[in-house]
Amino acid sequence: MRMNEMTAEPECLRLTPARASRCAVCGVREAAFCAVLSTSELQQLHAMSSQKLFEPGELIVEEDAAVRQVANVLGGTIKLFKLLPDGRQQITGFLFAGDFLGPMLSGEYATFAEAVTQVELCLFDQDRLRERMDAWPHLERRLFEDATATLDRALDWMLLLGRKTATERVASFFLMLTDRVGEASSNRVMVEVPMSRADIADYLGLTMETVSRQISQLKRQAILTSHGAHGVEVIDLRGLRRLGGSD
Amino acid sequence: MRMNEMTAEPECLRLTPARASRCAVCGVREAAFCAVLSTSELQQLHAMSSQKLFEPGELIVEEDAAVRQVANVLGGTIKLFKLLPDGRQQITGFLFAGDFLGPMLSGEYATFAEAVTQVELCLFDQDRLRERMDAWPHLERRLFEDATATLDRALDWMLLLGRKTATERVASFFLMLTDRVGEASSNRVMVEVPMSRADIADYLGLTMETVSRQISQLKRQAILTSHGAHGVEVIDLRGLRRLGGSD
DNA sequence: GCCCTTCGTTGATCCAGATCAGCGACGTCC
DNA sequence: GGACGTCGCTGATCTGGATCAACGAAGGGC
Repeated sequence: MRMNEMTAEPECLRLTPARASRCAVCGVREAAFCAVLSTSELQQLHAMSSQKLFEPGELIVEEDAAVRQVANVLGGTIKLFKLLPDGRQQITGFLFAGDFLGPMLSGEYATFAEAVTQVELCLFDQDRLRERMDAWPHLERRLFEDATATLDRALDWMLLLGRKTATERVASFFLMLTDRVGEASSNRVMVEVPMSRADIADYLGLTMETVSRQISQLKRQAILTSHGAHGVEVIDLRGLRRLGGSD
Repeated sequence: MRMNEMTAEPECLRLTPARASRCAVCGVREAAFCAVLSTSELQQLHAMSSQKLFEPGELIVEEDAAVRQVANVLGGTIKLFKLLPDGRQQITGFLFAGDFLGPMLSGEYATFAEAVTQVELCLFDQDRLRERMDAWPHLERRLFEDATATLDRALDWMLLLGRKTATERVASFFLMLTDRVGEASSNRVMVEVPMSRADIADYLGLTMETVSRQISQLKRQAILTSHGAHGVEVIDLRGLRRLGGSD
């Protein structure tokens, strides 16, 4: 380590969430691709990063806009979606803290990204990150793995969109949320549901009304209970798995 | 992945397509990832490859089997698909000559692959190809690009499965086939349709009957005509694009 | 040639989920 | 505190595509 830990930082005077971006104290350090980097690599990367905050509903990436930047999600929830000319929408995925936003190699990103909650990103210039990929094969390997995992999830979702019933879709949605939390052992899990019913519908290829009815039914079957506006507790995870059809 | 055992025929007696696998005369040489390799790299790669033929309907990859091999498709059509326990099927993609089969970095391949027509593969041991990726960054980059392109197509298909009408889906299917042929200029294109109506249905999230009715309608509207069992001529590409909704 | 199976087409009917509509629970802005 | 807007829930009705069913055409084996 060449850098002096005592280096003065004007930043330390701000209370902004951006403060958390200092890699050493970054909350997503171990979840993000940064996990594969050494301390000195991390310092180089940090030097070329910047942080930015987005408010709920704010557009982060516009379709077909040439993308110059990619990012790690430091916090918040992002929806990725595609549109048809008449406004029909399909959400292709959600990103949470630690996820990577941005296509590494296609110059274009034919998908919109919008902040669902308040979102903080750790941004990198795409070209400069690509240089780092050339220099650090383990970085490229990690991002490759990330893309493969994303593809796997997309293929699973194609099965859901093409062949599952409404009940199975909604159950699969909550299973996806519980998987993120971990705790595979317990039969009860608290999950946060930051997105609206309309967003869930656009993710599942259903309407808001159908989603609402299915959730009501899950509550009637004592599989879910709600805790406030955006909190849900799965109280019968096994039952939920049974309904989700599995795959 | 476990490649299926098959064919006892002594190879020397057939005018085997496998002969074409010698890289210098390989028909997919420029379409496959081999295009980024130098002559000497190609020779090394060829030394570790083997070719294999599959008959229509033969399973190439079984779900959750540990994958040991990856391959280039030398010829024929492959369907990739996922199944639900009760038999419902979703085709996640088709592979044609020049396409790459196999996930580079996930140990598992949670998808089935089946030969639609007779298929010839150029196989590589996964671990040995990974070594080559380490040695040749341009190879890894190429396969990364391939994965990114596959992901893009999967996301587009999610929009189709979640939000498009039956008419739009079938139109999009034929547009996908025409795109592969090229010839963007002409308003008429001949395309081969190697897969069955049932496979088209499982690709589009519809039933065979609905696909059949939609195709009949496209013929009535003078957008398509059929030439034999597996040949279709698009005679109004513009009209087809209009119906496909685009995105 | 003939039987038999598989595949695609078309018609009749059904139903899961969409659409249309109303209402209550919150939040927030004056 | 009142007016308004947004969001989610529920009921009534409608409909696109599924399901059920029949049939013709095209191989393929013998």
